[in-house]
Amino acid sequence: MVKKRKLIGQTQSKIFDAATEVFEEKGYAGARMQVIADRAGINKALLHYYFRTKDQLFMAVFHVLLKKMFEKILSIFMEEATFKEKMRRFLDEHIEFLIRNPKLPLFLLNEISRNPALAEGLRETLQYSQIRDLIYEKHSKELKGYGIKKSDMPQLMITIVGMSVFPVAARDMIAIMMPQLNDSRKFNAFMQGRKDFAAGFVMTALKNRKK
Amino acid sequence: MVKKRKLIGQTQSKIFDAATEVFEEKGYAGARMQVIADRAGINKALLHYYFRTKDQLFMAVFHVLLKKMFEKILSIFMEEATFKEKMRRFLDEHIEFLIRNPKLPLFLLNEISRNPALAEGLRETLQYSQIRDLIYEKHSKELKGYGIKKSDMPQLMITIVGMSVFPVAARDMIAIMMPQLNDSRKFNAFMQGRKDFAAGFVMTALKNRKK
DNA sequence: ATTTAATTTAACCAAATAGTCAAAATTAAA
DNA sequence: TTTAATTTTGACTATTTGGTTAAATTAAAT
Repeated sequence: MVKKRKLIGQTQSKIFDAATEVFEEKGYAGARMQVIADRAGINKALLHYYFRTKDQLFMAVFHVLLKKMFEKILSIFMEEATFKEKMRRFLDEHIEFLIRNPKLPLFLLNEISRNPALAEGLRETLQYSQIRDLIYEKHSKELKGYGIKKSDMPQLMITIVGMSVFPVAARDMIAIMMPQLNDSRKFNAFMQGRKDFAAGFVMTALKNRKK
Repeated sequence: MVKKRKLIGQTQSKIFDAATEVFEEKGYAGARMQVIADRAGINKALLHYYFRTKDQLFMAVFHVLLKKMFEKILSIFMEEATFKEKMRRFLDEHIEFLIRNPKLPLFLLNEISRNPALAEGLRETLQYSQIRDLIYEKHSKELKGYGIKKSDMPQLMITIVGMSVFPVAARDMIAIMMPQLNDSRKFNAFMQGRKDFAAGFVMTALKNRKK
Protein backbone atom coordinates (compact mmCIF):
# COMPACT_ATOMS: atom_id res chain seq x y z
CA MET A 1 0.00 0.00 0.00
CA VAL A 2 2.65 2.44 1.04
CA LYS A 3 4.93 1.16 -1.66
CA LYS A 4 2.24 1.46 -4.28
CA ARG A 5 1.52 5.05 -3.35
CA LYS A 6 5.19 5.80 -3.35
CA LEU A 7 5.48 4.45 -6.87
CA ILE A 8 2.48 6.41 -8.05
CA GLY A 9 3.92 9.40 -6.36
CA GLN A 10 7.27 8.85 -8.02
CA THR A 11 5.84 8.57 -11.50
CA GLN A 12 3.34 11.33 -10.97
CA SER A 13 5.93 13.70 -9.67
CA LYS A 14 8.39 12.78 -12.40
CA ILE A 15 5.68 13.71 -14.87
CA PHE A 16 4.76 16.79 -12.93
CA ASP A 17 8.34 18.02 -12.75
CA ALA A 18 8.94 17.39 -16.43
CA ALA A 19 5.69 19.12 -17.32
CA THR A 20 6.63 22.09 -15.16
CA GLU A 21 9.92 22.46 -16.98
CA VAL A 22 8.44 22.15 -20.43
CA PHE A 23 5.45 24.40 -19.82
CA GLU A 24 7.65 27.06 -18.23
CA GLU A 25 10.00 26.92 -21.19
CA LYS A 26 7.55 26.67 -24.05
CA GLY A 27 4.21 27.82 -22.70
CA TYR A 28 0.98 25.90 -23.12
CA ALA A 29 0.77 26.24 -26.89
CA GLY A 30 4.42 25.41 -27.47
CA ALA A 31 4.59 22.45 -25.11
CA ARG A 32 4.43 18.93 -26.56
CA MET A 33 3.12 15.95 -24.66
CA GLN A 34 5.77 13.78 -26.28
CA VAL A 35 8.53 16.08 -25.03
CA ILE A 36 7.14 15.97 -21.51
CA ALA A 37 6.97 12.17 -21.66
CA ASP A 38 10.54 11.96 -22.92
CA ARG A 39 11.84 14.28 -20.23
CA ALA A 40 9.99 12.27 -17.57
CA GLY A 41 11.50 9.09 -19.01
CA ILE A 42 8.16 7.41 -19.58
CA ASN A 43 5.73 6.48 -22.28
CA LYS A 44 3.44 9.14 -23.65
CA ALA A 45 0.37 7.05 -22.88
CA LEU A 46 1.30 7.18 -19.24
CA LEU A 47 0.83 10.92 -19.24
CA HIS A 48 -2.75 10.37 -20.23
CA TYR A 49 -3.12 7.67 -17.63
CA TYR A 50 -2.23 10.06 -14.80
CA PHE A 51 -3.45 13.32 -16.32
CA ARG A 52 -6.25 12.65 -18.77
CA THR A 53 -5.55 15.59 -21.10
CA LYS A 54 -2.96 18.24 -21.83
CA ASP A 55 -5.35 20.75 -20.33
CA GLN A 56 -5.59 18.88 -17.05
CA LEU A 57 -1.84 18.45 -16.81
CA PHE A 58 -1.34 22.11 -17.59
CA MET A 59 -3.91 23.18 -15.02
CA ALA A 60 -2.24 21.13 -12.32
CA VAL A 61 1.14 22.66 -13.08
CA PHE A 62 -0.20 26.16 -13.58
CA HIS A 63 -2.06 26.37 -10.31
CA VAL A 64 0.88 25.14 -8.28
CA LEU A 65 3.13 27.72 -9.92
CA LEU A 66 0.61 30.52 -9.56
CA LYS A 67 0.19 29.78 -5.88
CA LYS A 68 3.95 29.55 -5.40
CA MET A 69 4.44 33.00 -6.89
CA PHE A 70 1.62 34.73 -5.07
CA GLU A 71 2.34 33.18 -1.72
CA LYS A 72 5.86 34.51 -1.94
CA ILE A 73 4.72 37.99 -2.86
CA LEU A 74 1.99 38.22 -0.28
CA SER A 75 3.31 36.37 2.73
CA ILE A 76 5.92 38.98 3.55
CA PHE A 77 3.45 41.82 3.40
CA MET A 78 1.24 40.04 5.91
CA GLU A 79 3.90 39.88 8.61
CA GLU A 80 4.32 42.25 11.54
CA ALA A 81 6.83 44.96 10.69
CA THR A 82 7.06 48.52 9.46
CA PHE A 83 6.35 49.13 5.79
CA LYS A 84 9.98 49.96 5.26
CA GLU A 85 11.11 46.70 6.85
CA LYS A 86 8.57 44.72 4.86
CA MET A 87 9.67 46.29 1.64
CA ARG A 88 13.29 45.52 2.35
CA ARG A 89 12.49 41.93 3.30
CA PHE A 90 10.28 41.57 0.26
CA LEU A 91 12.98 42.72 -2.14
CA ASP A 92 15.58 40.46 -0.50
CA GLU A 93 13.47 37.34 -0.44
CA HIS A 94 11.65 37.90 -3.68
CA ILE A 95 14.84 38.48 -5.61
CA GLU A 96 16.30 35.29 -4.11
CA PHE A 97 13.12 33.51 -5.13
CA LEU A 98 13.33 34.88 -8.67
CA ILE A 99 16.97 33.90 -9.04
CA ARG A 100 15.88 30.34 -8.27
CA ASN A 101 12.78 30.59 -10.49
CA PRO A 102 13.78 32.83 -13.36
CA LYS A 103 11.21 31.57 -15.86
CA LEU A 104 8.24 31.75 -13.54
CA PRO A 105 7.15 35.40 -13.97
CA LEU A 106 7.13 35.48 -17.75
CA PHE A 107 5.36 32.14 -17.89
CA LEU A 108 2.59 33.27 -15.55
CA LEU A 109 2.18 36.69 -17.13
CA ASN A 110 1.86 35.09 -20.52
CA GLU A 111 -0.55 32.36 -19.74
CA ILE A 112 -2.79 34.69 -17.76
CA SER A 113 -2.65 37.22 -20.56
CA ARG A 114 -3.63 34.59 -23.13
CA ASN A 115 -6.42 33.31 -20.91
CA PRO A 116 -7.38 35.57 -18.00
CA ALA A 117 -9.90 33.01 -16.80
CA LEU A 118 -6.95 30.92 -15.65
CA ALA A 119 -6.44 33.13 -12.65
CA GLU A 120 -10.12 33.39 -11.87
CA GLY A 121 -9.85 30.92 -9.04
CA LEU A 122 -7.29 33.06 -7.29
CA ARG A 123 -9.50 36.11 -7.04
CA GLU A 124 -11.56 34.69 -4.21
CA THR A 125 -8.62 33.05 -2.51
CA LEU A 126 -6.67 36.26 -2.49
CA GLN A 127 -9.27 38.85 -1.65
CA TYR A 128 -6.73 41.43 -2.55
CA SER A 129 -8.93 44.37 -1.59
CA GLN A 130 -8.82 43.11 1.97
CA ILE A 131 -5.09 42.59 1.78
CA ARG A 132 -4.56 46.01 0.30
CA ASP A 133 -6.70 47.60 3.02
CA LEU A 134 -4.79 45.62 5.60
CA ILE A 135 -1.45 46.77 4.26
CA TYR A 136 -2.57 50.35 4.03
CA GLU A 137 -4.47 50.40 7.31
CA LYS A 138 -1.55 48.84 9.11
CA HIS A 139 0.89 51.37 7.74
CA SER A 140 -1.44 54.26 7.27
CA LYS A 141 0.56 56.56 9.52
CA GLU A 142 3.94 55.62 8.13
CA LEU A 143 2.72 55.93 4.54
CA LYS A 144 0.95 59.24 5.14
CA GLY A 145 4.27 60.46 6.47
CA TYR A 146 5.66 59.62 3.03
CA GLY A 147 2.82 61.44 1.30
CA ILE A 148 1.26 58.17 0.08
CA LYS A 149 -2.51 58.29 0.02
CA LYS A 150 -4.64 55.17 -0.14
CA SER A 151 -5.25 55.88 -3.81
CA ASP A 152 -1.48 55.89 -4.42
CA MET A 153 -1.08 52.33 -3.19
CA PRO A 154 -1.45 50.68 -6.60
CA GLN A 155 1.31 52.91 -8.01
CA LEU A 156 3.57 52.14 -5.09
CA MET A 157 2.95 48.40 -4.90
CA ILE A 158 3.32 47.93 -8.65
CA THR A 159 6.54 49.91 -8.55
CA ILE A 160 8.00 47.77 -5.79
CA VAL A 161 6.99 44.46 -7.35
CA GLY A 162 8.19 45.67 -10.74
CA MET A 163 11.57 46.46 -9.24
CA SER A 164 12.19 42.76 -8.64
CA VAL A 165 10.09 41.14 -11.35
CA PHE A 166 10.78 43.27 -14.40
CA PRO A 167 14.50 42.56 -14.76
CA VAL A 168 13.84 38.83 -14.59
CA ALA A 169 10.92 38.92 -17.00
CA ALA A 170 12.86 41.09 -19.42
CA ARG A 171 16.12 39.28 -18.94
CA ASP A 172 16.75 38.13 -22.49
CA MET A 173 15.86 41.52 -23.87
CA ILE A 174 18.16 43.17 -21.37
CA ALA A 175 20.91 40.82 -22.43
CA ILE A 176 20.68 42.24 -25.94
CA MET A 177 20.90 45.84 -24.84
CA MET A 178 23.44 45.21 -22.10
CA PRO A 179 25.91 42.54 -23.15
CA GLN A 180 27.70 42.99 -19.84
CA LEU A 181 24.74 41.20 -18.18
CA ASN A 182 24.73 38.37 -20.67
CA ASP A 183 26.06 35.42 -18.71
CA SER A 184 24.08 34.20 -15.76
CA ARG A 185 26.80 34.80 -13.16
CA LYS A 186 26.88 38.47 -14.02
CA PHE A 187 23.13 38.70 -14.23
CA ASN A 188 22.74 37.12 -10.82
CA ALA A 189 25.28 39.57 -9.43
CA PHE A 190 23.17 42.33 -10.93
CA MET A 191 20.10 40.91 -9.19
CA GLN A 192 21.99 40.71 -5.92
CA GLY A 193 22.97 44.32 -6.31
CA ARG A 194 19.38 45.15 -7.04
CA LYS A 195 18.34 44.32 -3.47
CA ASP A 196 20.21 47.35 -2.17
CA PHE A 197 19.59 49.53 -5.19
CA ALA A 198 15.84 48.99 -5.24
CA ALA A 199 15.37 49.26 -1.48
CA GLY A 200 17.47 52.41 -1.35
CA PHE A 201 15.77 53.85 -4.39
CA VAL A 202 12.26 53.34 -3.07
CA MET A 203 13.03 54.51 0.45
CA THR A 204 14.76 57.65 -0.75
CA ALA A 205 11.87 58.42 -3.07
CA LEU A 206 9.39 57.93 -0.22
CA LYS A 207 11.24 59.83 2.48
CA ASN A 208 11.70 62.91 0.33
CA ARG A 209 8.35 62.83 -1.39
CA LYS A 210 6.44 66.10 -1.73
CA LYS A 211 3.33 65.83 0.40
CA MET B 1 2.60 49.56 -62.59
CA VAL B 2 1.65 51.80 -59.74
CA LYS B 3 -1.73 50.11 -59.49
CA LYS B 4 -0.18 46.68 -59.47
CA ARG B 5 2.19 47.56 -56.66
CA LYS B 6 -0.64 49.14 -54.78
CA LEU B 7 -2.66 45.93 -55.03
CA ILE B 8 0.23 43.81 -53.94
CA GLY B 9 0.80 46.24 -51.16
CA GLN B 10 -2.83 46.07 -50.13
CA THR B 11 -2.96 42.32 -49.92
CA GLN B 12 0.46 42.07 -48.37
CA SER B 13 -0.35 44.64 -45.75
CA LYS B 14 -3.75 43.09 -45.04
CA ILE B 15 -1.90 39.84 -44.39
CA PHE B 16 0.78 41.61 -42.43
CA ASP B 17 -1.70 43.45 -40.23
CA ALA B 18 -3.72 40.32 -39.57
CA ALA B 19 -0.56 38.38 -38.77
CA THR B 20 0.58 41.11 -36.42
CA GLU B 21 -2.68 40.91 -34.51
CA VAL B 22 -2.73 37.15 -34.28
CA PHE B 23 0.94 36.74 -33.37
CA GLU B 24 0.69 39.44 -30.72
CA GLU B 25 -2.36 37.77 -29.24
CA LYS B 26 -1.34 34.14 -29.43
CA GLY B 27 2.41 34.10 -29.85
CA TYR B 28 4.22 32.09 -32.50
CA ALA B 29 3.26 28.68 -31.18
CA GLY B 30 -0.37 29.57 -30.58
CA ALA B 31 -0.93 31.37 -33.88
CA ARG B 32 -2.70 29.54 -36.71
CA MET B 33 -2.15 30.28 -40.38
CA GLN B 34 -5.84 29.67 -41.04
CA VAL B 35 -6.83 32.28 -38.45
CA ILE B 36 -4.48 34.81 -39.99
CA ALA B 37 -5.92 34.11 -43.44
CA ASP B 38 -9.48 34.46 -42.14
CA ARG B 39 -8.72 37.71 -40.39
CA ALA B 40 -7.06 39.07 -43.53
CA GLY B 41 -10.12 37.98 -45.52
CA ILE B 42 -8.15 35.86 -47.95
CA ASN B 43 -7.37 32.29 -48.83
CA LYS B 44 -4.83 30.43 -46.76
CA ALA B 45 -2.82 29.56 -49.86
CA LEU B 46 -2.30 33.25 -50.47
CA LEU B 47 -0.39 33.51 -47.22
CA HIS B 48 2.09 31.04 -48.58
CA TYR B 49 2.18 32.89 -51.88
CA TYR B 50 3.37 36.09 -50.23
CA PHE B 51 5.19 34.64 -47.23
CA ARG B 52 6.46 31.19 -48.01
CA THR B 53 6.26 29.76 -44.49
CA LYS B 54 4.88 30.54 -41.06
CA ASP B 55 8.43 31.20 -39.97
CA GLN B 56 9.01 33.81 -42.66
CA LEU B 57 5.72 35.54 -41.93
CA PHE B 58 6.53 35.56 -38.24
CA MET B 59 10.01 36.92 -38.82
CA ALA B 60 8.67 39.77 -40.93
CA VAL B 61 6.17 40.72 -38.25
CA PHE B 62 8.55 40.18 -35.37
CA HIS B 63 11.32 42.37 -36.71
CA VAL B 64 9.00 45.26 -37.46
CA LEU B 65 7.59 45.09 -33.93
CA LEU B 66 10.99 44.73 -32.32
CA LYS B 67 12.26 47.77 -34.20
CA LYS B 68 9.14 49.74 -33.32
CA MET B 69 9.65 49.08 -29.63
CA PHE B 70 13.38 49.76 -29.51
CA GLU B 71 13.20 52.87 -31.64
CA LYS B 72 10.69 54.31 -29.24
CA ILE B 73 12.79 53.49 -26.21
CA LEU B 74 16.07 54.71 -27.65
CA SER B 75 15.15 57.71 -29.78
CA ILE B 76 14.30 59.89 -26.81
CA PHE B 77 17.51 59.12 -25.02
CA MET B 78 19.49 60.21 -28.08
CA GLU B 79 18.05 63.72 -28.15
CA GLU B 80 19.64 66.85 -26.74
CA ALA B 81 18.36 67.51 -23.24
CA THR B 82 19.26 66.99 -19.60
CA PHE B 83 18.90 63.50 -18.22
CA LYS B 84 16.00 64.66 -16.11
CA GLU B 85 14.21 66.10 -19.13
CA LYS B 86 14.87 62.99 -21.18
CA MET B 87 13.52 60.75 -18.46
CA ARG B 88 10.37 62.81 -18.18
CA ARG B 89 9.87 62.82 -21.93
CA PHE B 90 10.59 59.12 -22.09
CA LEU B 91 7.99 58.27 -19.49
CA ASP B 92 5.38 60.51 -21.13
CA GLU B 93 5.90 59.24 -24.65
CA HIS B 94 6.61 55.65 -23.81
CA ILE B 95 3.50 55.35 -21.68
CA GLU B 96 1.43 56.85 -24.50
CA PHE B 97 3.05 54.35 -26.85
CA LEU B 98 2.28 51.47 -24.52
CA ILE B 99 -1.34 52.51 -24.10
CA ARG B 100 -1.65 52.27 -27.89
CA ASN B 101 0.37 49.00 -28.05
CA PRO B 102 -0.51 47.15 -24.87
CA LYS B 103 0.32 43.68 -26.15
CA LEU B 104 3.69 44.52 -27.61
CA PRO B 105 5.98 44.18 -24.56
CA LEU B 106 4.77 40.79 -23.40
CA PHE B 107 4.84 39.48 -26.95
CA LEU B 108 8.42 40.57 -27.50
CA LEU B 109 9.65 39.45 -24.10
CA ASN B 110 8.15 36.05 -24.67
CA GLU B 111 9.32 35.37 -28.14
CA ILE B 112 12.83 36.53 -27.34
CA SER B 113 12.83 34.41 -24.22
CA ARG B 114 11.71 31.33 -26.17
CA ASN B 115 14.31 32.00 -28.85
CA PRO B 116 17.03 34.51 -27.96
CA ALA B 117 18.50 34.16 -31.45
CA LEU B 118 15.51 36.15 -32.70
CA ALA B 119 16.99 39.36 -31.40
CA GLU B 120 20.49 38.57 -32.60
CA GLY B 121 20.15 40.86 -35.57
CA LEU B 122 19.46 43.81 -33.32
CA ARG B 123 22.69 43.55 -31.39
CA GLU B 124 24.79 45.01 -34.16
CA THR B 125 22.15 47.53 -35.19
CA LEU B 126 21.84 48.83 -31.68
CA GLN B 127 25.41 48.90 -30.47
CA TYR B 128 24.04 49.48 -27.04
CA SER B 129 27.44 49.82 -25.38
CA GLN B 130 28.03 52.89 -27.52
CA ILE B 131 24.61 54.22 -26.72
CA ARG B 132 25.07 53.58 -23.04
CA ASP B 133 28.43 55.34 -23.09
CA LEU B 134 26.85 58.19 -24.99
CA ILE B 135 24.05 58.53 -22.47
CA TYR B 136 26.42 58.37 -19.55
CA GLU B 137 29.12 60.54 -21.09
CA LYS B 138 26.58 63.16 -22.05
CA HIS B 139 25.12 63.27 -18.56
CA SER B 140 28.14 62.26 -16.60
CA LYS B 141 28.15 65.44 -14.53
CA GLU B 142 24.43 65.47 -13.86
CA LEU B 143 24.42 61.79 -12.95
CA LYS B 144 27.49 62.03 -10.75
CA GLY B 145 25.63 64.77 -8.92
CA TYR B 146 22.98 62.16 -8.22
CA GLY B 147 25.55 59.67 -7.02
CA ILE B 148 25.11 57.49 -10.12
CA LYS B 149 28.34 55.85 -11.24
CA LYS B 150 28.78 54.39 -14.68
CA SER B 151 28.36 50.93 -13.19
CA ASP B 152 24.99 51.98 -11.75
CA MET B 153 23.58 52.77 -15.18
CA PRO B 154 22.07 49.31 -15.79
CA GLN B 155 20.19 49.50 -12.47
CA LEU B 156 18.92 52.98 -13.26
CA MET B 157 17.94 52.36 -16.88
CA ILE B 158 16.20 49.09 -16.09
CA THR B 159 14.34 50.79 -13.28
CA ILE B 160 13.10 53.60 -15.52
CA VAL B 161 12.06 51.31 -18.37
CA GLY B 162 10.45 48.93 -15.91
CA MET B 163 8.39 51.78 -14.52
CA SER B 164 6.54 52.08 -17.80
CA VAL B 165 6.75 48.55 -19.18
CA PHE B 166 6.04 46.39 -16.16
CA PRO B 167 2.47 47.52 -15.46
CA VAL B 168 1.53 46.89 -19.09
CA ALA B 169 3.24 43.52 -19.27
CA ALA B 170 1.71 42.44 -15.96
CA ARG B 171 -1.65 43.99 -16.67
CA ASP B 172 -3.83 40.91 -16.45
CA MET B 173 -2.12 39.76 -13.29
CA ILE B 174 -2.55 43.20 -11.78
CA ALA B 175 -6.22 43.07 -12.68
CA ILE B 176 -6.59 40.02 -10.46
CA MET B 177 -4.92 41.59 -7.47
CA MET B 178 -6.42 45.03 -8.00
CA PRO B 179 -9.99 44.72 -9.28
CA GLN B 180 -10.21 48.52 -9.25
CA LEU B 181 -7.91 48.54 -12.31
CA ASN B 182 -9.90 45.91 -14.15
CA ASP B 183 -11.62 47.82 -16.92
CA SER B 184 -9.47 49.49 -19.53
CA ARG B 185 -10.67 53.04 -18.84
CA LYS B 186 -9.46 52.80 -15.27
CA PHE B 187 -6.27 51.07 -16.23
CA ASN B 188 -5.47 53.76 -18.78
CA ALA B 189 -6.14 56.40 -16.16
CA PHE B 190 -3.70 54.55 -13.93
CA MET B 191 -1.11 54.64 -16.70
CA GLN B 192 -1.72 58.36 -17.24
CA GLY B 193 -1.17 58.89 -13.54
CA ARG B 194 1.97 56.87 -13.77
CA LYS B 195 3.68 59.52 -15.89
CA ASP B 196 3.78 61.86 -12.93
CA PHE B 197 4.22 59.21 -10.29
CA ALA B 198 7.17 57.53 -11.99
CA ALA B 199 8.92 60.73 -13.00
CA GLY B 200 8.50 62.18 -9.52
CA PHE B 201 9.54 58.93 -7.90
CA VAL B 202 12.74 58.58 -9.90
CA MET B 203 13.73 62.22 -9.61
CA THR B 204 13.18 62.28 -5.88
CA ALA B 205 15.19 59.11 -5.47
CA LEU B 206 18.02 60.56 -7.55
CA LYS B 207 18.11 64.02 -6.02
CA ASN B 208 18.33 62.70 -2.48
CA ARG B 209 20.55 59.77 -3.18
CA LYS B 210 23.40 59.11 -0.77
CA LYS B 211 26.63 59.69 -2.62
C1' DA C 1 0.33 -20.26 -5.93
C1' DT C 2 -3.58 -17.93 -7.97
C1' DT C 3 -6.35 -14.30 -8.74
C1' DT C 4 -7.25 -9.48 -8.91
C1' DA C 5 -6.01 -4.82 -9.45
C1' DA C 6 -2.87 -1.30 -10.77
C1' DT C 7 0.77 0.29 -13.80
C1' DT C 8 3.23 0.58 -18.16
C1' DT C 9 3.94 -0.01 -22.99
C1' DA C 10 3.65 -0.41 -28.23
C1' DA C 11 0.89 0.33 -31.79
C1' DC C 12 -2.83 2.92 -33.39
C1' DC C 13 -6.35 6.64 -34.60
C1' DA C 14 -8.44 11.05 -35.64
C1' DA C 15 -8.12 15.81 -35.74
C1' DA C 16 -5.50 19.75 -36.54
C1' DT C 17 -2.23 22.14 -39.10
C1' DA C 18 1.47 23.79 -42.26
C1' DG C 19 2.26 23.65 -46.74
C1' DT C 20 1.42 22.44 -52.08
C1' DC C 21 -0.44 22.65 -56.75
C1' DA C 22 -2.94 23.03 -60.79
C1' DA C 23 -6.42 25.61 -62.53
C1' DA C 24 -9.32 29.70 -62.55
C1' DA C 25 -9.80 34.60 -62.27
C1' DT C 26 -7.95 38.90 -62.72
C1' DT C 27 -4.95 42.36 -64.25
C1' DA C 28 -1.34 44.33 -67.18
C1' DA C 29 1.10 44.45 -71.68
C1' DA C 30 1.43 43.93 -76.49
C1' DT D 1 -8.46 42.40 -78.80
C1' DT D 2 -5.28 39.14 -77.76
C1' DT D 3 -1.62 37.55 -75.11
C1' DA D 4 1.16 37.21 -71.16
C1' DA D 5 1.87 37.75 -66.45
C1' DT D 6 0.18 38.00 -61.97
C1' DT D 7 -2.93 37.06 -58.35
C1' DT D 8 -6.31 34.17 -56.08
C1' DT D 9 -8.67 30.02 -55.07
C1' DG D 10 -10.35 25.12 -54.00
C1' DA D 11 -8.89 20.87 -53.33
C1' DC D 12 -5.33 18.21 -51.82
C1' DT D 13 -1.08 16.15 -49.15
C1' DA D 14 2.14 15.20 -45.45
C1' DT D 15 3.19 15.81 -40.89
C1' DT D 16 2.47 16.78 -36.31
C1' DT D 17 0.10 16.04 -32.28
C1' DG D 18 -3.27 14.94 -28.62
C1' DG D 19 -5.44 11.09 -27.35
C1' DT D 20 -6.98 5.80 -27.29
C1' DT D 21 -6.76 0.78 -26.77
C1' DA D 22 -5.54 -3.71 -25.98
C1' DA D 23 -2.00 -6.32 -24.35
C1' DA D 24 2.00 -6.99 -21.19
C1' DT D 25 4.02 -6.36 -16.77
C1' DT D 26 4.17 -5.65 -11.97
C1' DA D 27 2.27 -5.44 -7.36
C1' DA D 28 -1.43 -6.81 -3.86
C1' DA D 29 -4.77 -9.69 -1.98
C1' DT D 30 -6.69 -14.29 -1.17
